Amino acid sequence: MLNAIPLNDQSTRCSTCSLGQLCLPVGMSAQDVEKMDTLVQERVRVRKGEPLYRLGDPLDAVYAIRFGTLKTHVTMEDGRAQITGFHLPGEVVGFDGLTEMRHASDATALEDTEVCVVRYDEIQTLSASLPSLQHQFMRLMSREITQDQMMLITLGSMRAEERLAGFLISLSERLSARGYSPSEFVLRMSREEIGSYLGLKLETVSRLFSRFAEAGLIQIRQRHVKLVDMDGIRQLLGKTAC
Amino acid sequence: MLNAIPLNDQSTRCSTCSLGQLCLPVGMSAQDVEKMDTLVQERVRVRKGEPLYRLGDPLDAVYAIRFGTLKTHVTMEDGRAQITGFHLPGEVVGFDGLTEMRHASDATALEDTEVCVVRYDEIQTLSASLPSLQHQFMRLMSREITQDQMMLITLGSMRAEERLAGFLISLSERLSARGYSPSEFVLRMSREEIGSYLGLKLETVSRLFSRFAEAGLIQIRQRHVKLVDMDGIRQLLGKTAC
DNA sequence: CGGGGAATTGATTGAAATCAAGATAGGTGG
DNA sequence: CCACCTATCTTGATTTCAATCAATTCCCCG
Repeated sequence: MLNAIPLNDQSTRCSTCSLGQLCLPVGMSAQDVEKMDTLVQERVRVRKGEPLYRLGDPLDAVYAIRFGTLKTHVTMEDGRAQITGFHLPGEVVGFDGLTEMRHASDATALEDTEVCVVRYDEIQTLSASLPSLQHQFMRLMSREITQDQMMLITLGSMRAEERLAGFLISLSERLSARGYSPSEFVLRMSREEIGSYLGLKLETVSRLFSRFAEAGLIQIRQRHVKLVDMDGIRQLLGKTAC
Repeated sequence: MLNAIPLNDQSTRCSTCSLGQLCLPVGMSAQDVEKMDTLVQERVRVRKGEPLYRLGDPLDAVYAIRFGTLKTHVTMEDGRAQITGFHLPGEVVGFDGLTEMRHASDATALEDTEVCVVRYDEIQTLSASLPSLQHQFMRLMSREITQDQMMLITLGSMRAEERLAGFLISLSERLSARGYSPSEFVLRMSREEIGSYLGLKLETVSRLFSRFAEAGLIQIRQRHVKLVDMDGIRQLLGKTAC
């Protein structure tokens, strides 16, 4: 199921990877990044719809996305599922579950995806001779915590309209940072998945998209989105409940 | 405002602290914990209602709670606030904000509270000679991520009744682990604060408490709670929307 | 003992969920 | 290559749960 790709000398390493400034090495010195080149020994391809890992799987690595999109999600006993994140190239997944050394969520590909396998024992070994890597790793975990907390605000105190506006803006900014158009992109996830992420039902998401389009804020045809009035969308986000 | 307490040889250290099995040292070997005894050089007292740190403050330490209760919270530009966590003795706060080395939230005492100051540079230094500390630190951050994600499920897909039942059960379990009664305790936070944490309005929280009491699940008088029918409360939590 | 924040309770509103058809389009096999 | 089939999405009608608005009541603290 998982398609492993062993790396050789010709393969792209962290020091030459175009995602460097978004990924693990962000903010590290060029020398330090070069020392990291042995860190990733393997890549893995995951086909659309297939899992990268599942809740309960032994955790021996975290994964940096090279291309594609992942969703991380948790399913409750009663079948209700919650999507906890959508992840783009350069983002690192798998930080949960270090407590028990077992993954605390599922990660599933939303399109064909390739990830760099960053083995946890390699990180620990290499950190001894490369202290900045340890700091780096903690920074990434800290960022994950901050992001989750921003999502708590979204789910805990925003109205449906604000949630979706925030989702579009966040996606736009992240795509833009990766060299894609900030105003025109394809959603890799269904209305239901967006709803799960935002704590809404798929009908509500669909209705809101229609409403946004009617208001001239966006154009939308299926999963193809064009953000027409970014300022207007941002205003929605800031709008208090009076 | 912050009351610093320098530590001397007589002071309690990690290796002799009664909270050891809940706090930073959890799961570490006795020898390793002894090596940690130099890690905490200082404690700080925070009076009820006062902040331990504020969003944007330079981050140079994380804090382990010795006694008392803290809330962590974020306030948006428009004034809306979201409480992201309530923290009991043995829990460590301040893991957000390592990205920018500035706190990404506020931490405020709900009652007079004392914390151990764990300086971040000390952690980095000590980790070099004590590799298990590094792993330990990451485990704690990972736990924070997992907890935040469980909270995302709560806010994203549970109904008000389930949220409050989950809150009571979680509090009961955590107090129990600290040697307090699992069935009878005093809430250190207001209805409004509970509501903020659970994404509900204070009136809803109050009504639900009354409803739970009427159903014979709990007894409640102001902030004094007694959990009468734990199984019943647990059933509420599991209950699907049919 | 008095004042005032905190909590309870009631009446009403409102936003999103639910229930229920259809419309669209993307993928597949003939 | 086209047509069908099924997922996905849209839209409408109705319900429901929690928010909001509005009084009291309860205590906790000074």
